[in-house]
Amino acid sequence: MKTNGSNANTLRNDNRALLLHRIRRQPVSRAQLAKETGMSKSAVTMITNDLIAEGQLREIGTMESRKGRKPILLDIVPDFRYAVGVSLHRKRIQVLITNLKAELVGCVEEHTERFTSPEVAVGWICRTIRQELERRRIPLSKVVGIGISSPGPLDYREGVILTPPNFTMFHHLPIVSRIRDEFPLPVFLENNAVLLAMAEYSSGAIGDYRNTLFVIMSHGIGSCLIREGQVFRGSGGFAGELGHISVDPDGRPCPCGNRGCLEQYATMAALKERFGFENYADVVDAAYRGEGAAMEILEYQARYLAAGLVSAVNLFDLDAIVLYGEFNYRPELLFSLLSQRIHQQSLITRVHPVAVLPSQLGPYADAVSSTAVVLNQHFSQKLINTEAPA
Amino acid sequence: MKTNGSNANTLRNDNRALLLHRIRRQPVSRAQLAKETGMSKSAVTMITNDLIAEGQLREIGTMESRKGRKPILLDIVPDFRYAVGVSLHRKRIQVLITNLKAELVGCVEEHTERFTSPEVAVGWICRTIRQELERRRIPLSKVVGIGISSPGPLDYREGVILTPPNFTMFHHLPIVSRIRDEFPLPVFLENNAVLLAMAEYSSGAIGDYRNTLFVIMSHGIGSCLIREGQVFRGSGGFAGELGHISVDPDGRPCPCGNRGCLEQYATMAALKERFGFENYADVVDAAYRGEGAAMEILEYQARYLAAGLVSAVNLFDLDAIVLYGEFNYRPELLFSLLSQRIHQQSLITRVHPVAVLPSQLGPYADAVSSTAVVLNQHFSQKLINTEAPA
DNA sequence: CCATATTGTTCATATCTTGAACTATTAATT
DNA sequence: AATTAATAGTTCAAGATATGAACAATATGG
Repeated sequence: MKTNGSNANTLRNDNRALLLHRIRRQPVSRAQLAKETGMSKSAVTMITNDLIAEGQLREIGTMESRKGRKPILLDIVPDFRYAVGVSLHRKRIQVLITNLKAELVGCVEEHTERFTSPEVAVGWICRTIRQELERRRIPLSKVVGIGISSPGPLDYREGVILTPPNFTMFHHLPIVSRIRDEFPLPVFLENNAVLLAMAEYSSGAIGDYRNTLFVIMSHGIGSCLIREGQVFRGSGGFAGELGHISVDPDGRPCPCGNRGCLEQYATMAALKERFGFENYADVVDAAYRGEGAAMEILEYQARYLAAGLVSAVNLFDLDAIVLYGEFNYRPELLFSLLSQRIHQQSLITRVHPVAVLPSQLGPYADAVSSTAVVLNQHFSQKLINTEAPA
Repeated sequence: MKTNGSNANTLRNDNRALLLHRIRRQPVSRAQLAKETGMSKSAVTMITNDLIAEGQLREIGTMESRKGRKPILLDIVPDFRYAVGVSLHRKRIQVLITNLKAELVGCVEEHTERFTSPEVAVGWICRTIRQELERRRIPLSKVVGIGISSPGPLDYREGVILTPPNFTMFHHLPIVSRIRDEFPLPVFLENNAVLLAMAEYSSGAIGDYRNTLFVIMSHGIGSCLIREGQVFRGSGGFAGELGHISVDPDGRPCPCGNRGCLEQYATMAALKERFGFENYADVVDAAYRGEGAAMEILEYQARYLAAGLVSAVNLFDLDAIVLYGEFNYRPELLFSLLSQRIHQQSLITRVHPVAVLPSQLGPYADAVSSTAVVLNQHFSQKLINTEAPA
């Protein structure tokens, strides 16, 4: 809940942020901004002209119109500021720079195994950030923040990586404070599910759905709810543990303490162990050709996945589910099986549909998404840079 | 997401609403308000004095202080405005009036079966509202709105009751528009789970928890998530269908299309059918005396309930669960069984605790809560009454 | 009685948005 | 080619609001 009073300053900043936010989504004219926000034309003119003078915004030409003066489109200046991303994976660590449009400006990668301790890794990360910025002549004052993407669980408030499986080297590492010691910038730690969901929201399959569960399938099964453009975190940032929804109360025990958790059935590893195939793509191809054995595998997978997703649908009242991960090879068949089952097994589908969609994120999304929080923060920030233009 | 620009008016209204909201929670001095909201003392003085002049606020005496001038406590004027509530139940319909402090001013009740059609019922409701207001000399201009509480599912946006089981007479009744035709007031339709959760939040067990699931057990099992004081509705207002979380994929089929839904096991009716007891209180008493058969019933109940709740914990990352309904007779035993199971079976409890608590709502809560939305709306409304005092 | 601390008020000032009038630009019409 | 009408964008005085500093009002305690 909002607990702070407003005044002329916050008023101005709110309106600035509102306009920037809208322009960021898509270039738009001043008149249109006035219409959409309900602000007066004069206010829009004043604020946008300030932003242009500061170098944050620019005019990018006119649009067709049926009559009257042509509207002048306004757009973000992509290189007004930059964001740094650090992407921690079990196999590799990436350091990257993007501009304000989340376009990749530079990226350096190293194998995780090459680091003998977290200190060495953090040292390399900081050194690399500095080098890459210098190489591109980007002063620190032009960097809006550093985003760190890591497997969960983690404490995003304190900026500490907790105990992600197969990631022991980084357990309990207070990575945010370590990096903040080196850089006087906002530093954010987020788990990769949240970041990928944000990226999907900005540019992918989530679109205008209001209440979408973004599901990530890899070693485990994680998810992140995006509700009206906002991440739902839960009380400690651990919401969305879809992999530990029990789909069989008498099923095999899970390290989490429960029995029959979804992760024990529907991950790639679980499927391979149970059905003994090598290559998932071959299975899918066979299923498309109508081979019964392959079809059985997909149906098994769909049955368990649907069981978990129906719980999520019933609790979150979703209008869309986006799946990201290893199962996106010719996904239509699996997705239609899933969609059918979810439709049959949940009450809500009698009132409104629940779309089941594959992710539209590209192969580099997991790296680039590490800057998503930084950019979101920048564009919704109360106090956007009011220094003179560089 | 906020899409409207702000100006001097909205600024003022936001600040007014912020102060009223805070004062509503607990009487407080101007100085304290300034501290908590970050507003200047002058602004607080101006706004509160306006509110006092309008008759919304009053000074209710001073507080002790260690040194210096004693702070003057400000409080809502309870009878500045009133709210009307309509509480629809399967057995009875209640029409009631509360003041701004949600204190009952008057209540009239009728058996549902006495109404031969929805038209007759709506007619009686409207007539009764008018009568009760007249009797107490409350003009319509002093009524801030009408809240209608109904079993779900319903379309809260359109104000239509959909298809609640055992409630066929009211199916598809556009009750909000019917009542709005008679009264030029804001009319809200909400399901009773949401309203009870709001009531629990304002005055009960939820307190300072940030992410609490309020669970209602009666014919079915419903729930409502309260997140940072806000109701989580989902995309169509159907979030929280805890009763249709499957706790046994091969269990008995449920009318919802799924199998093994929690409702099939953990409601009072299901328990009675399975174990053949008459009086739940007797069972609980026996369990406290250590009788094995009774204990078995409680453990059965706890096992299934916990299975459903663990799913909710894993998806919502709850920090508390509040149970309301038929099982609140000597609840400590059941609750400790539940708490144990939830602790064992969910990952999140390794990071932070999840409290399991009985509701603190009194017996009249379900009636009075029907005005909760109206009052919440009134106190967070953008345009709070600026007419001259009556 | 005086020093000190805290609450609450007053008023000139600064900042912001607004709304009306105005300029700029374009397509359609005559 | 001139005119009309519509739309986009700008300017500026007016109006509303919160602020901050000075001040008034209480209260405690030595």
